[in-house]
Amino acid sequence: MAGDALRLHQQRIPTGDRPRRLAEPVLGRQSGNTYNPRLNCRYSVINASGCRRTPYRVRLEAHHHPQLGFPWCNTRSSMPAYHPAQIEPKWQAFWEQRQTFRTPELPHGEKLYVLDMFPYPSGDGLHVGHPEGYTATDIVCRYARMQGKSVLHPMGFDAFGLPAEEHAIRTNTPPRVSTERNIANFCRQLKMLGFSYDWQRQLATTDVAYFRWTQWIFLVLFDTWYDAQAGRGRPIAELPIPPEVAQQGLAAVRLFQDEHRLAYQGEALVNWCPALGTVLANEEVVDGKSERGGHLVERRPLRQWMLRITAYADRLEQDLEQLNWSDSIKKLQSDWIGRSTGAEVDFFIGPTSGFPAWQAQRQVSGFPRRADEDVLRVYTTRPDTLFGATYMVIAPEHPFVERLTTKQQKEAVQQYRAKAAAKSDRERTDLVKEKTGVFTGSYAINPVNGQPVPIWVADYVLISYGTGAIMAVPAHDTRDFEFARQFDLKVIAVVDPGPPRGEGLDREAVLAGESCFAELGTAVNSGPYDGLTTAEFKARITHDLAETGLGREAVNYKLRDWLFSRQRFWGEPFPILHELDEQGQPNGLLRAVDPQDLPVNLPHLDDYQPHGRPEPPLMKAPEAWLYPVIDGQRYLRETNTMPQWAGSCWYYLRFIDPANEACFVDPVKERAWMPVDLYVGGAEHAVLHLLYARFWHKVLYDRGYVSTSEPFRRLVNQGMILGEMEYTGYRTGTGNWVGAQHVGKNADGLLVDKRRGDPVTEESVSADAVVRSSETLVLADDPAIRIDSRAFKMSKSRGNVVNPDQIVHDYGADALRLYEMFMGPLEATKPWSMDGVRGVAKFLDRAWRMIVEERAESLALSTAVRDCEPTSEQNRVIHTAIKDITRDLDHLQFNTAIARMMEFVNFFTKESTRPRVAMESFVLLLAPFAPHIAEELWQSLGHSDTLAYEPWPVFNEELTRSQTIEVPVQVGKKVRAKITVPANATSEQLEAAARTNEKIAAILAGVDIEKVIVVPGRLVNFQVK
RNA sequence: GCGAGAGUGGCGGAAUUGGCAGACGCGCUGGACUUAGGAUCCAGUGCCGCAAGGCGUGCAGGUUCAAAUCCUGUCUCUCGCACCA
Repeated sequence: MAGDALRLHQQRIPTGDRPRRLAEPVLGRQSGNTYNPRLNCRYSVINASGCRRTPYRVRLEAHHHPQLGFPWCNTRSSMPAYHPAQIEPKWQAFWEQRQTFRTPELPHGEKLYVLDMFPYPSGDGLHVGHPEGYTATDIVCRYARMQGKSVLHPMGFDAFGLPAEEHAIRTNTPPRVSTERNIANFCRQLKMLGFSYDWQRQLATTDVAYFRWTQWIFLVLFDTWYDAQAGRGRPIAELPIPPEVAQQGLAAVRLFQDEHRLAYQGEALVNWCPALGTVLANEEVVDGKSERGGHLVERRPLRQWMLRITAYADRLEQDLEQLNWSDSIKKLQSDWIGRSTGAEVDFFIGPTSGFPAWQAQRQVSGFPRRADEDVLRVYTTRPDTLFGATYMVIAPEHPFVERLTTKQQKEAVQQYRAKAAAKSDRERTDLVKEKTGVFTGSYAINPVNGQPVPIWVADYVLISYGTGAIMAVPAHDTRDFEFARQFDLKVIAVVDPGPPRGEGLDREAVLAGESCFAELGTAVNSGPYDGLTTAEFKARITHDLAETGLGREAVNYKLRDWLFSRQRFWGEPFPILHELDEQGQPNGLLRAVDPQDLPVNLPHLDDYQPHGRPEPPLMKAPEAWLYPVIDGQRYLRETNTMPQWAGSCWYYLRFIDPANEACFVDPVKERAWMPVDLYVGGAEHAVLHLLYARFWHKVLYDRGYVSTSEPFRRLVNQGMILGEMEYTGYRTGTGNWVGAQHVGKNADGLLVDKRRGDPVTEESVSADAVVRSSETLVLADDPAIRIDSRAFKMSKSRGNVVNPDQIVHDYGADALRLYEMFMGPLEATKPWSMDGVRGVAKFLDRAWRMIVEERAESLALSTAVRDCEPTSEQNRVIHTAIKDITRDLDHLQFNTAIARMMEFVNFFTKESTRPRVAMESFVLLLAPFAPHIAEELWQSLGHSDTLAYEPWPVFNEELTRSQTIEVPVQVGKKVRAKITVPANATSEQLEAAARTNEKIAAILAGVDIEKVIVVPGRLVNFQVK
């Protein structure tokens, strides 16, 4: 079969037919010339003589050089070692036909579920970053299959999303059309890379049969409330209804239930993006601009669907512990959840004369669940600094602002509020250094000492965190300190830092209120609490506050409830109906679509153009869709759609049972395959997707639909692949080049020549122009100029994007896979290098020629490959290769595994006899990495079936050891000699051998030996006086 | 500012976790193959030095017979977060 393929490319040309040039190309060393004629199948090779030394002749056939732009040909070439373009499609077809990677419904024996983060099928096709993680998981899966495990390795597409929507708006065609086209392209590219997915399980979040179950899970969320006491989600029917609510009738009960569901509607200050015509989640807004497109975002109150993820905050944080994720990702999640403990404290804001009565009243009634009208409630993590609270600040959006503002201050406060509202988040955070605010004119009373404290409005306090109000302790909080400095407010120190421990801490200044100290210390100026340490004080005062009804222990999270609705037309519709009153207006009561009536399909729209109002585009849907009639009753459909995250929250479950029409996943299969054993993807999903998916999973777990509390047991983040290294120098306006050593940034952040102050610009330098001097890279024609080399993110605008199609065309999929794994550690950020690709392509050539007879007319085994016993040295190479590669695979260290294979090939190409068993072991070791060439070689070694399920080679520890080893001998710190000893030499033997070594003996003669350290198998060290 | 990670040849990166620093690959130098080289093969390649030898894992100390690895301090870079009370 392969022979046929090869023969196509072989034609005899008459002996003596001299090669000719068709053109006179001036081919110097073209840097950046990536063209590889060996894989261009438009020329052919013949076997001219059969003599190894005689070069092969190429039949001349002009082909257009894609970069040099003129016809050019090789006049002589070695025979192309192998043709990836022939082999790879052949084996891809083989696997597909035979369904080699079809996964059983249920695992036999040990199971392994390996998941890739499924891609968004963009119109640009696959990026080289995708195959990085996908190759890694593919290697793990192929390796696991050879170890006899049942492997679930699926692929799908996260296909709802804005680009398809934008395309629809541009072209006024349904987004499904472009989405399906993009999916087809992605599939083609993924298959071209030879990944061993079970394609039978392919899914897209946009499939009606898929989002039907996304909607179904939404209904589960809708049907669940969080029982804080039990610490789990329960059916809404089990929600206790307070009697006073029950008395008010059914509608009141339903509203009460709606308030407690995990999916609820709430008036939220949302991020409305006029340019995109939609509301965005906090996570999708970066610096006050939309993450996608960078459009300005404004804050508006709107009624939106929310998911009560905050109810699960504690569990989401605590369960991180049991996961095999990198510490940095865990920490990212943990910070995002942002749990903090402290206390809530009420400051009395009624008339001063009423304070004692209020205090006494509180003593009796205790701390109310909801803050009264006459108090300002604050949250603090440092209740121990309560005595130092010299003023209070409320957020500009705080509901009490108006009440607390006195007549005199009214105008100033109103102006300030208006200004704060107009400010984008970006502006608010940009000027972090400069605090702004305005006095309300009112005072509150500090509950611990009865002192009046002024209440200010300032935008450094956020309405969305804690209670939207703070007690300010300028002596012990840097932000409060800055604010107090700005407005000349009182500073009272209540924490003594103690004797100076490090530099930069002036205890006297702290105690005098001239410096801020935000760490732990000992209490002062705190009445009865003086002398307590911060920790003791915290515990004591929290207890005392609770006793006197003035405060209570409290926990707060940075995490907010998840804004779950979008005003888009390319997303999952909500399976929710609004009840209508007599006038045909929604009456505020909701009805869930009956699960049997799912899916709620997307309606056909005639017109995709946005109207710029924060009203969902699905309001333009046909009447029949918008106003369904059920049981004789007319309803309004919910016209918001779910965010793109929805579909990716549970796709790993659907892969287990993708065709099930009766339920979202069969419980038996779910128990058999879950959890995901290895999940690989980019770090950009460290918080959002991974947090959302865990949240949904926990709800499903609470409701008994899944068997594990966490979905992803092990998570690995692949590093980013940067573009090819670029060289830059600096040039002045007059065109002169300046050495990097003279360039710096001036006060305005501009690049200037530091000597003269002239502005300079960074310019790219062609790699040709760069040469190496002994110390630095320099510009070839001017050794005085240093060049910086740097790699950048791939981007269209920079023009450094590498296209996987091109690499596969030039070097083959195996080379691409191998290169991406060889670049460096999976998790590291690393730059692309075309030369590196050529390097691994060369390795594949060599591996091929190690086994296959390259000179033969048809494919045949190399004559060096024989059925014979390996020599002991060969055995050592074979068995250490197996040992090392196996270990590296277990640790996902693919780069070193490939290095070991290269060593194997380097060794065996020099051997004139290559035992067949060695070659077979090698091919099996290579198979997970470069499966196409491995299958082809396996076939040429005489096997008819795929190697995908061949047992993984085993090594014999005995055979990995060589008989003699070389051991360094040190005198002092220096290695002075190396001795060759039997591998099992004892300490005594080693020392003796070292002493008798000529060189060592000479050095040791006449010196006092203080101590001799011998590490058997490692070294001998003589310590001398 | 806070947090995390990383600094090793000309470059990407190795180093069994304290035991010969620089595996493997790229690049470069020289050679072979009766012209040519972007094929292939061979040799060399951390730096200085003709050599003997010396110096070398950002920098400065420390522990140890022995440090890229452990400790202290410090500098630089990358990535997150960024008024979260």
